[in-house]
Amino acid sequence: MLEAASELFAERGFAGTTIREIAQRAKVNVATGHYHFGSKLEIYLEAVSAQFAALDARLAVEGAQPSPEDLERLSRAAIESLLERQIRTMLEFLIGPPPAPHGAIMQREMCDPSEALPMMVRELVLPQKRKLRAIVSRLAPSLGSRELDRCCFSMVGQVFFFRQMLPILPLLFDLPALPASFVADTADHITAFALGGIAAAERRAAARRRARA
Amino acid sequence: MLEAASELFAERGFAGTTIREIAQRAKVNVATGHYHFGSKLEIYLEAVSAQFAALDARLAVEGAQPSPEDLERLSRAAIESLLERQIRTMLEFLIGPPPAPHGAIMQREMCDPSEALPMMVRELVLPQKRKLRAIVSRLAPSLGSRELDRCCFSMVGQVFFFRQMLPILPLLFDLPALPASFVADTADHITAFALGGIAAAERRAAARRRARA
DNA sequence: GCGTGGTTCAATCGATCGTTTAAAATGCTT
DNA sequence: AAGCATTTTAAACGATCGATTGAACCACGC
Repeated sequence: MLEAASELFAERGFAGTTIREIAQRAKVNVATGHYHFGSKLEIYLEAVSAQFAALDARLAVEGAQPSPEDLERLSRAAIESLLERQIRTMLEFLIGPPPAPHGAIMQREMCDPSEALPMMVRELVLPQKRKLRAIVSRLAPSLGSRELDRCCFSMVGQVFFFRQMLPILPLLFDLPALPASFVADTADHITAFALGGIAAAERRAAARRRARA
Repeated sequence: MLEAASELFAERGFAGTTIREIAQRAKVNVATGHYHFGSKLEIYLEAVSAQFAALDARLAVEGAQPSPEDLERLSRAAIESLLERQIRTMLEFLIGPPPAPHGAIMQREMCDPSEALPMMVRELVLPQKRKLRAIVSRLAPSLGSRELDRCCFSMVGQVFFFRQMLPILPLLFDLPALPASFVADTADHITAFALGGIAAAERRAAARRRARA
């Protein structure tokens, strides 16, 4: 039932989904939801919570990252490929395959924040950001904390944007449909673009540091 | 009335807004909307259309851009400052000040595309993308059409992301509130980051071109 | 076999949704 | 001022919403 709820909430949003639709898809009675959860809002919160708990486990396995000490020992090329993997993981999380409700639900929470948003940020966004920060700080050691944040934002922003633009990407790229290699191509581009951006930020920070000295 | 409708649709979305709320805010009868427009969907489409028509005029004045020939003659520094102005314009359009319904409505259209989305893309996104492309192609002449598109995406994506993350930005940056200089700071960072990214893409494209020769 | 606690069901509740109706109000021409 | 078309209004329509009810159902210990 929570699965059916997740799909529908992702597809049509909270206000656009009725508990009757959920019950129909889950093949149960409309009253079952109220019996177990209490209200529509609680169904939503439970569905999202379950959805992201399952995801958390998956990401923990796939996204295993070297410890800070190991990170110190890695070559620049290794760090860069780590960055690419991280970006690709985020892209796959948001876009798929397989197509999952996470991306859409998160996008909707940005429009209409509910009680679920802080949980999603805490459990998912911040950990991923922390990983990204560790990588970026190795590539650009001169960056201050605020600048590191902004660089991470610039990368995650690109990833999210592709998710957000999914419905009109063919329209924008003037293509009939997205190619199968879309995620790989996009991860490749974002990584290259970001590496250039990070290098530029590093140069700027180093120059500022020299000017201050 | 269309103004009240725009605000509410931006605030609560199409499914979350009732025509009674609209009528109340506009201080008219609920039937007035149906008399003039026919249905709730038509009210929405008209409101969005009017909203973006007004914006179009504003952006046409503010975003005046040199012709392609003029662009050829400009120095690199001038091109770069043009890029920063373009990025700042997009940020202000989406985030404000003043806080306008455009950004939120567009974000919602990405979740639930309606008949209004193609219009918004055609009238607003594509023209802005064209401008950006002209600037980027001056900065990175070796880039192919697809790569140019991707670089534009990487920039617009960052801009949109800051809009999308608005409700949780303080949470992410660990700040009580956003500073007054937020838009300016962000435009500055995105421009610097993007210039680095564009330079990296240019180097990659040039290297590929040499390898092919 | 029978009662008991937990669960599901069809049926229904009042509220609210988008929409319609017909009368009242308004503006404009003559 | 009268006549007519346009606009606004209060009231109501059927449909559907989230939520509730009480009976039916099921598994289990005795």
